[in-house]
Amino acid sequence: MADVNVSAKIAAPASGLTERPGAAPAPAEPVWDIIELLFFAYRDFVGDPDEVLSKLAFGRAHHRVLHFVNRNPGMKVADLLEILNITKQSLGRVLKQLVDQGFVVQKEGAQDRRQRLLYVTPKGETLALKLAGLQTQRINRAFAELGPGAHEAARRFLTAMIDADNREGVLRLITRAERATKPRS
Amino acid sequence: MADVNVSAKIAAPASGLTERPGAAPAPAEPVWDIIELLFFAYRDFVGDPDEVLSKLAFGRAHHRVLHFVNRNPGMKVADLLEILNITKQSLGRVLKQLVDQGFVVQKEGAQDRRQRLLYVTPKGETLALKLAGLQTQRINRAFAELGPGAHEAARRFLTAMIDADNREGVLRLITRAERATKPRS
DNA sequence: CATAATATGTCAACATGGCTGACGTAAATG
DNA sequence: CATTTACGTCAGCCATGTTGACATATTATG
Repeated sequence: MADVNVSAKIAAPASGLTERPGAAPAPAEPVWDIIELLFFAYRDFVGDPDEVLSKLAFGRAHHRVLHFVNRNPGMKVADLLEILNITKQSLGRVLKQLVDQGFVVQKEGAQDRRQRLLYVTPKGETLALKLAGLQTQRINRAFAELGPGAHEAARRFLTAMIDADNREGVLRLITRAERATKPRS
Repeated sequence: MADVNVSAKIAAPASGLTERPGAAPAPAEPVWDIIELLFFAYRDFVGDPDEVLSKLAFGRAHHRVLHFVNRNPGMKVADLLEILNITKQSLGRVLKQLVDQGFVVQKEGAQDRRQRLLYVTPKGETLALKLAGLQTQRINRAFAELGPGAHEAARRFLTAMIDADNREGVLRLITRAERATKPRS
């Protein structure tokens, strides 16, 4: 189970079950361990923030919005919609709550005054960092257990799991946000 | 950003922001890349099955139930509730649909006839394997990109991300399922 | 300049999948 | 026999996603 050589099979579609020659071309054996570990790891990963958020009557939707606005100050509503891949109506609800409660502000675009550029307030940044801090604790605990190279290995694995189409865009987003958020330190 | 030595900071709670001595004890710098990569990787990872499921008027809830029943034939309803960590009312809805449409069957327990042990039908197994096959394609594509050792590295990382309390239970679950599902090949 | 396109907001209605609370029934257990 | 357990069900609420239609301000264009 551990060292199956699968690299030759990955082009095959998965549908059949047995290995009758002439039928469906041998699906790769499901990688059950990774499938299930991803489920449980992600569950716990988002579970930490959930507890904090529930005390504020916020949910994961608020977390996602707050996170990306914090990471990309001055982003357009349209950009956020594209990242989150939800409708503006869905975004509107949670965004309105975040604005009403003073976690996020919208400023008219300088060049294009139709735009409502999004920024976190100090209050919003504090919350965003608190939530990121919880997740960071978990991640760093894992890295500490695993020894050096774990961060790089995790980054490479997760990156390779992203749709090849989006991958560049996601990496650009992360890099751009790195630039936009870091200078405040 | 790449090689910050964080292992000395992980015990510190994250709340403050600056490094005033005497105040909150220096939160670890958020590991933004992993936080965001996990978000996007998981999104794509569950996105593949979602497309197939939507054609059957099923959602992720059905997927999770079908997955774990397929992996743990004969499991009790109570076990499934514990794994999914939802209420029996929530489970009831999706389970009923899966049963009504012939993907899952319930059999009276042999020793304890109160139990309704869960099994996938051949139809259910086919669907479960189709969905797992999609996710396996993505995983194996990633592993192929990353070279040897990627599977082991991913497993170790994901395992370390799970709550220490549950970790043993999860690993036992995966191992037990491995035993229960494999012998049919 | 008039018109079209764009960025955003909003109203209404609906679906999914969580939740709580209450209650029922059959079977096991003390 | 009384209680507990395993499970099912009814009723209703909430969060967060959806579609469709429409309004408003601003920019872009023929």
